[in-house]
Amino acid sequence: MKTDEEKLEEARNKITTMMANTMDLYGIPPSIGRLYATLYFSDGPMTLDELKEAMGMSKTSMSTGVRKLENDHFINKVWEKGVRKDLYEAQTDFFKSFVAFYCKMWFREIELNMEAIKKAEPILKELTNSKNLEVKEKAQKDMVKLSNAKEYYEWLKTLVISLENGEIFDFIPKK
Amino acid sequence: MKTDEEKLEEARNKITTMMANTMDLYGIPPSIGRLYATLYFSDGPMTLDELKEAMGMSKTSMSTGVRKLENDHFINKVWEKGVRKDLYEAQTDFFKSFVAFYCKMWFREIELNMEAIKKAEPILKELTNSKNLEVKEKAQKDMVKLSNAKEYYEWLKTLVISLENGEIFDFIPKK
DNA sequence: TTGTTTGTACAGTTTTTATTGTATAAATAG
DNA sequence: CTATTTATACAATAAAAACTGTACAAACAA
Repeated sequence: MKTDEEKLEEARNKITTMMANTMDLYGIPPSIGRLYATLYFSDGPMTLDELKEAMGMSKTSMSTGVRKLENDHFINKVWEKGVRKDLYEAQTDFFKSFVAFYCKMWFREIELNMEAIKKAEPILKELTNSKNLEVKEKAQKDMVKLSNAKEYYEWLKTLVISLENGEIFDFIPKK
Repeated sequence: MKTDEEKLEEARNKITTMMANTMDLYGIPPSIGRLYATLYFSDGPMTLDELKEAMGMSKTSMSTGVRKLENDHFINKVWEKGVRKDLYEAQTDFFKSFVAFYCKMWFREIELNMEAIKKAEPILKELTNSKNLEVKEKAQKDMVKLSNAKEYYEWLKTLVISLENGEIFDFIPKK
């Protein structure tokens, strides 16, 4: 017969394991996914030393882990009066994590793409007048591809904006 | 003075490098990102042997690479009359890639989550009657957290559906 | 049928990423 | 000011992932 403590642990373990798996989809290694789950179930913010204790891992790993999680907006650093150590708490509002994570990622993608296109397009444009007919044709085709890419990234930018200003929730309400 | 062929190569390289970087955000290693770019700029579908030649990598790597890219909906396997080898072409419609990629990923995430919650919730519910007051209180708090998670995943499911049926493009038009 | 071609499984290797322990700088306490 | 505490930089190690060559099974050709 299991104690109630053990049952609670069992229930939390099911969620923790799932979180470690799903965060893997976001480029977070499983161990750091479990670190997130630890914060998710914690009653309050935790210090690096408490996390180290809870996870049975080195403090260095906790330090790099929380930095990654904070960077991806899955956790926040918080401040508490009289507490000298850094404190971290899970972002339990998944809507906020979603918005912050994808806005950042997609914005970066858009930026990199537009930058590369801005460099490549003038070269291709020039080549559409090439004496070399094979190059000329390829350049023309490439221009079309880049034009399509730009259209997509314009759309993605609009999506990012609607996430940032919350208008997406007019279209797909939170219930 | 550069030849026009070299200029074309230069322009394509800028895009290729960018693609290798951005596909990294999607869990695709840079070399496989360049593999995608090779198909993206190719005039037509390519075989594993042609890719091997173009990339200067082993055929085995090409085989595993295209499998990953196909699985993530960045490329398609195509069939051509009289050609015995497998042929692959890039999905140049980024809208389609976006929809297919995120529908699959988010669907999987929703599924895993709902499954874990379905297992954990009954245990927690039982514990809300625990004699152990500390456990009882924790179980109650956890129930609230899971309830919020469910709300988010319901929303995400609606988003996936609106991507699948294209209704998202009523809200955010392609232009 | 037999002989080729084609894609991939598998084992071994290289490369990259994750993890740790130690050392140290910055911040705080006394 | 000096002591201590705290987080992290850094180098070393462990683990995971990417990549290759070989071997082989399935598909096709003759």
